[in-house]
Amino acid sequence: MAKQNISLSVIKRLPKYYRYLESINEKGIIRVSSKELSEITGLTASQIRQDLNHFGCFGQQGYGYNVKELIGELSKIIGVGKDYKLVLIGYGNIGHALYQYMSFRDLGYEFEAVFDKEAKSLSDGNLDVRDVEELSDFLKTNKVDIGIIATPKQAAQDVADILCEGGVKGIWNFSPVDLKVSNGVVIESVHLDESLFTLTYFMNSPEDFIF
Amino acid sequence: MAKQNISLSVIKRLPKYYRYLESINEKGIIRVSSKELSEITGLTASQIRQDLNHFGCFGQQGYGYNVKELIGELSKIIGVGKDYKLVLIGYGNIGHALYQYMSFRDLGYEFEAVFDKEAKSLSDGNLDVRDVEELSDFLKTNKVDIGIIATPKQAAQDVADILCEGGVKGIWNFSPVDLKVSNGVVIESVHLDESLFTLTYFMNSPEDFIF
DNA sequence: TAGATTGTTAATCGATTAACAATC
DNA sequence: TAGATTGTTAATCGATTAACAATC
Repeated sequence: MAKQNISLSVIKRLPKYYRYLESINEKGIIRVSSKELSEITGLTASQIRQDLNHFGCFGQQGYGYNVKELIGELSKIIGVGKDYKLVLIGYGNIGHALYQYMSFRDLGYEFEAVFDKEAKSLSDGNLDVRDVEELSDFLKTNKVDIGIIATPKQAAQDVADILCEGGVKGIWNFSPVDLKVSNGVVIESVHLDESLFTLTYFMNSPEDFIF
Repeated sequence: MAKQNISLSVIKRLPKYYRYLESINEKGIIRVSSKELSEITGLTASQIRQDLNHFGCFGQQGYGYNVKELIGELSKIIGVGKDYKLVLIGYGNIGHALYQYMSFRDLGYEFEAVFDKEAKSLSDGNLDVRDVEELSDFLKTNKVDIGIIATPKQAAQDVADILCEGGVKGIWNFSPVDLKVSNGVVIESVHLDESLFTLTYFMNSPEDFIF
């Protein structure tokens, strides 16, 4: 029951389960079996049961899973619904989009401050963009959980170092580099370039479909 | 030598190889061994050689790989450097960021048109945003390779259907749904919500590191 | 030639799927 | 109770790693 050695493959599927369960719940459906989940997610029923059983026995023989209950368990496992304090570094196109993207705020993610190298020119009436030089000091006096890196790649590792030094627990990285971090800081990267290249690979290799 | 049954795991690593090789090349380095690549990528030398050998024999015993040559081969395999015609649907925060993001244009990706439900209010002097109602007709008279979906989730599947019908070869999806597509259209999704949830999972499970 | 490093086969490891007893 | 569906073990499948002969 105590979770240990849970593979990355399993963990990456948890948010997907969560998402599908939320949409099932919105439809007012009360219970769901692994077989039904299998049909809508495209994963096997066996895998779904295996995955969930890494974390506990959430179902009931002959019945399936209570949707609301399972959402609750997954929320706890993933850590959705907690309050997270964010800082955003890099207020260019992507940084801007992430800052505006309200879905995350509704979930409890809150921006404490925004930093950029060109702070002056980016600030306006609605937002005070700070100079990235101030980041280190800011982290000394403010508890921050997650740093979002949306800088050019040249700056990314330096920013990551400051964030780690400043005690963040996680880094959400949008720059196209693999960051090195210290003392248990968690990295999650969104590599848009790699995603696009994967798409073009398949577009150029029609005979190679695995699906 | 003929590529077949190449697993998704292998394919997902190709853009990473490409990225690292580009940065090696920028440093003026001429040759690289799988052992050296192993050290900078964190993958095993054995895996790197395995992966590359799915596509051909690009190395030389006792020497390693010629950096420029290998970049050339990977470009061909991935399909980087070709011209791709894009349409963007959804000109909100994320759509806006993607449209502005110049890196892709430099690589040969070119926006043919941008669509949104609120086309009128989004157009300005620099960009003519079209009403999404016109998408279907546009695709009839313009060859488009890739459709980028950056709409709210409620609209995503409908847009995907129109894109498939209109003959695009690939869809780059940023909405938080898994799209169903027909006749060999390739889907690549960037699920920001899942990425963020994966991050928070690990932040809440410090004892569970696999790395 | 000697040293280095590939390409490739074999061994290991891990993840997925199948099967079924337990039980609601 | 009978039917359904879980939790869990065992079997299969696939991916990664190790090893080494081939060869530059």
